[in-house]
Amino acid sequence: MDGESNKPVTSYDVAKLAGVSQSAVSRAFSPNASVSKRVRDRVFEAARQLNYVPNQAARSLIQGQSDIIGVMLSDHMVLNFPNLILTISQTLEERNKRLLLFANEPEANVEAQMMTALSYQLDGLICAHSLTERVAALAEARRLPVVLLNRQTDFPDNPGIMSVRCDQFGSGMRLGRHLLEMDVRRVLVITGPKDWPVSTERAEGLREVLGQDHSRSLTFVEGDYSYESGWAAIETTVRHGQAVPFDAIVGINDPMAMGAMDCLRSTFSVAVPETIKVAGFDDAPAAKRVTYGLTSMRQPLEEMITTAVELVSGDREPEHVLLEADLISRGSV
Amino acid sequence: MDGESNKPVTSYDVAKLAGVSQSAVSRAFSPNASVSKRVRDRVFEAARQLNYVPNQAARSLIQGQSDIIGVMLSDHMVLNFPNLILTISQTLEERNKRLLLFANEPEANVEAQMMTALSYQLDGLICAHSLTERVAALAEARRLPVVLLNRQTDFPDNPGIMSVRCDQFGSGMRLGRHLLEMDVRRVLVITGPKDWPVSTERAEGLREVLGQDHSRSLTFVEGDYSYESGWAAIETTVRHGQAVPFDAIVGINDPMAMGAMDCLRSTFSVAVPETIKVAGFDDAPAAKRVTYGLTSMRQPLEEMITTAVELVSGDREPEHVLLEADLISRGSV
DNA sequence: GTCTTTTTTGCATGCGCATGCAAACTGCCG
DNA sequence: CGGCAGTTTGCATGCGCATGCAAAAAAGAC
Repeated sequence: MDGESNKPVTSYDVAKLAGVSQSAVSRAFSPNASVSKRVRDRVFEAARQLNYVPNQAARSLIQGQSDIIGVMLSDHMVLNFPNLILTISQTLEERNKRLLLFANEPEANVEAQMMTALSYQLDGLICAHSLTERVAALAEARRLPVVLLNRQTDFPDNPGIMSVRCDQFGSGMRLGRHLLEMDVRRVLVITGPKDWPVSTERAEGLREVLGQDHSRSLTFVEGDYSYESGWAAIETTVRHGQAVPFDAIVGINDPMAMGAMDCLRSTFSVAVPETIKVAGFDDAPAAKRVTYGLTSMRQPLEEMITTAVELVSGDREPEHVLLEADLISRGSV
Repeated sequence: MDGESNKPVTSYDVAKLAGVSQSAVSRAFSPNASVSKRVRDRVFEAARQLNYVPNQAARSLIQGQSDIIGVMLSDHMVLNFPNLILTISQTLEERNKRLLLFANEPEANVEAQMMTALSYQLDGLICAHSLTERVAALAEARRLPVVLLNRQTDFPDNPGIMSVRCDQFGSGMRLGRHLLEMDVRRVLVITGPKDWPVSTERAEGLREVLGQDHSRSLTFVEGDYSYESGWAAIETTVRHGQAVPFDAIVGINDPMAMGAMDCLRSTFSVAVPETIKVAGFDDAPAAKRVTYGLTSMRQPLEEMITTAVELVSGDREPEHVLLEADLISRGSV
């Protein structure tokens, strides 16, 4: 169908076929370059015939940018926020950016991954981990815009390091107040491991509101963000055959809340929300199912991502953005 | 702390500081190059001082490869296979490859995305869409290894286009036989939209086994892969206040099966599995929860991914791999 | 010690494209 | 038809690094 040699097709090949110079080819493929329509058409036609695609490596080399945004997520986030990657991908796509994903075991080799990422001439980095000093220095030296997701930066003086966060503490307080209105007295909070600040801040917010009054009890038990660990939290905390000593359970994320809810209902035959109220965080897709109807604090994920992408693209003044969570009230409280 | 000028650090800068030639720097960073340990150490030390990171764009330009594997998924896959991306990411990481993700609205602009992907000098492409003729030609011309995931290729003569599939038809048959053993008589299958071959093939497998015998009835109703659509399938198919005219429900994926199960239990007060058996496909994480205990046909995802990565990396002879699904038998049947 | 073999090093070059600059061209007014 | 502003084009160059080649150095062989 077309001349399939074994050498890759370059702009020179296209130029020759179109009867123009290589520069013309380059300009035809550059959005804002000065080319006449006639030349552009001939170039495109020749390119089509030759199956020519511009070499992004050469482009990156010259321009020092790649149209690639690096995204570093923990596996926990990938698993528990199914929409996250999709939203990021779509938002970047709209801005004509590519998505280079790093989603491996976190914290351990974050620095190595960052170095790798940097070598690709990224236009920006969206990162759900905290930055080491070295990485921060690297990013600054290269003027690489970095947006932290739900992570506070340790480098407040570096304008290239921005952040988009949802106010987790406030979110915890908000949910706490909501529970107060329901006059709950004995609350169990199923937290996550301490290494994820989001979890800790939510718990602190709850404590701030629910832990002041000595007429109320507030208990914490640690889970691992999984449904199973929510279930297990109830099983290990409550003695079989006895009354459940709580009137409200909060999962620091929704899967744990659901696990707890299912365990209460099926193992302890407790009525939710009549006897015990249950709430969670993150408004997981399953939270709205009628079997759960889980009241949950929702982070404005889309807005967070949009903001992060705008920040990382330089379409918005560098800043630290703090957004508020929404209380999604369903039947479970 | 170190010399932060505003020009990017190149191998020449490192060479000067280390008192060697630029080639030496290049070789120090190339795994199999010939450098003495002494030089290598001095280069690394200088690189560390200068925060030097090799420019992958230049490297790609010269070598014609990038250590990047493109991955094209539909949003449906991203949402319904939470482990998929994680597994791909980890498997590629182990092989020191990067992951460039394309996860947008499918079929429409797949070709445009492919063209974009190609411009990045990808070392390979793992793709869950079908290929257009043009893209296949492009891939062949560039000797780009392509592995299709659960897609049959239309280009059997092109050795660069490989595939890893799970036998969906066989999977449907297997589940059908399992249901036969339970002597089910009236089966409802909740399918997905016809544009995803996986769904159709599963349904055909079920029909092959369950549709032969006129003493049995087999009904199909279309969902959209969501839990809600599984629920809705039951609500629209079964008249309220009447007996449910089925003794087995199959969701062509697990969320729909779960939606159906929940609807049966809570809306129609049907006992599952005592009165009606329910089964699904894909062994979603939630399938193992005690509240579901959903029997499901599991695709060997990890093996599929490993195979795909091996194929795309050229560590394995090009071929079309067909794997079998496993029956994960839980209480729901 | 000399001579050969092996390893290490530097030099020079080019990967494919974007871009500054000057030349060529276009259109427009007088 | 000359002249000038605006536009389009080609030429030449360099982005940062890998790599072939030859020179230099190191390691053996005797």
